[in-house]
Amino acid sequence: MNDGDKSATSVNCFTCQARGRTEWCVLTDDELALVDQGKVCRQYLPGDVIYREGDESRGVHCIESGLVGIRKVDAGGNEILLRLCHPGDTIGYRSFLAGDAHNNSAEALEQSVICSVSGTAVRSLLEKNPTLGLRFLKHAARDLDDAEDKILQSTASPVRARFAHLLLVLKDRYGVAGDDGALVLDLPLSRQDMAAMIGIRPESMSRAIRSFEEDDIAHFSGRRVHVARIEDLIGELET
Amino acid sequence: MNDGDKSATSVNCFTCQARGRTEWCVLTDDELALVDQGKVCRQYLPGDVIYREGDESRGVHCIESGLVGIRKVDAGGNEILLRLCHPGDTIGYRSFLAGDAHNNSAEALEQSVICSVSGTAVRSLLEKNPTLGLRFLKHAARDLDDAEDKILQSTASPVRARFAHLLLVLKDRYGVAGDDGALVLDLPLSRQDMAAMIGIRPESMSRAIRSFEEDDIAHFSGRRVHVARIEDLIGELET
DNA sequence: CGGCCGCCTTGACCTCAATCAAGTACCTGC
DNA sequence: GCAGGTACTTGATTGAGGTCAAGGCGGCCG
Repeated sequence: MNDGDKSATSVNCFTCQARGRTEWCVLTDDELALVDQGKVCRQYLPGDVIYREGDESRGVHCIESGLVGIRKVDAGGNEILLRLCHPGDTIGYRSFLAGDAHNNSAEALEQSVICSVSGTAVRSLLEKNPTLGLRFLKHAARDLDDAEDKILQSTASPVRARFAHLLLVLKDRYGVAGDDGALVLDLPLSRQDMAAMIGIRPESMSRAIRSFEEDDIAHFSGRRVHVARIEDLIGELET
Repeated sequence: MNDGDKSATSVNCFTCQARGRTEWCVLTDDELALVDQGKVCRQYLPGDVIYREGDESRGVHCIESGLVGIRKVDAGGNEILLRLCHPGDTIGYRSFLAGDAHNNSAEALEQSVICSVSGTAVRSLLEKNPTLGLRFLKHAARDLDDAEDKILQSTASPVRARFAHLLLVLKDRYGVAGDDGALVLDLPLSRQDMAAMIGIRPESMSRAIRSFEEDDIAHFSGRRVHVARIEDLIGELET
């Protein structure tokens, strides 16, 4: 069953646990069967690359489980982590639609199972079922929105504000609400990757953490974060 | 004919000069008639606002002529110019699709004629003609691409590099190629707006210009720019 | 066990762009 | 013409964050 360790694993679209959260959920059973046939699933370990900047697009990838980071590097070797993608998200659709090479890289941040759907299957589905295109369109609109927020943030806000914002975003998915407005976060990211998410150096991330500790805004031990008063975090967003 | 100066002007979709460049060109005549009926056209003067951050989305807007800037401000009153939109571009589609309020503002930068297509018309067209959705999807994918480039740039590159990049982007639309690699640009933007495009203060833009002058990379007089060797500009992109 | 290698932290220093404060050029209306 | 406003420039100063260099801590493997 798991003979070839990092090789193809067999996942069924019909029983996929992420199915309800994907764009694909608008498909009929017949159409879903088309996806099921046109896909290859693989398990990736942390650090494994799903696709790399410059690769030709050969379809789209659907995350069944795990966590994926979208990275991008500039000419000067500077790297940032554009966004995190979770089970149910479809990645690589931009280059697929534009019909050109990937302009960013996707890397597994946790052990992940990812299904790659062939370009021909996607193309014929888009023709068959217009609703699918609309779902992708909405998704793209949301991504665009996030991206534009990030542009504004990265030019206008100081590090503390960006870091506070990052923690508040991560809260929605990784936060466990304690009583009386307290909050516990189990981060899925290394310090380095958090730094890359807000476009700063690891050293600056260290200092940001210390400065939050000193001001008693949040307390960090490993990847666990305790926030006594969320309002304090929100207060940091200004400026 | 032009009695109400800034009021409705009558523009016909079938004879619209920007038609060939729009997403709408995939429509049949019948469908285009639907757009034609469901739209209101207006002339805007420089500085006029087409829609404002926070406004409810009531459809999409198609630029027939002129130049439009998409602006966004953050909590601290900081403002940036996200992108420029030209004749044929459709704006405001993000909030329309997401079904929520505008999260950025659109402002005419030159005298412009803009047609506003009602939400109901767009919705029924998207249902009727799936290709239209795909066209918008591609457009969104391209915008997303640009936005992600900008994120990387704004965190990783110094001002000179960002400014050089801006000039190179503007070249494609506003540049007149001279002989032997020389280049003349007639910018459509004030210094302030150029500063806002790369997320810096006007003072810094002034200094960036001066520094390019001193290094003999480009010469500025008013909104006209002379670049003797484009390679020099490209050389500035590194780091 | 000891050595190596990432990841993280810390300190000292420096640089680039924001900020503050004037001053100039140009346009419009009185 | 002059007054006022806006866009732009310039200089002096400051500070946030990058860079460089060093050291701590934990995991893994020989």
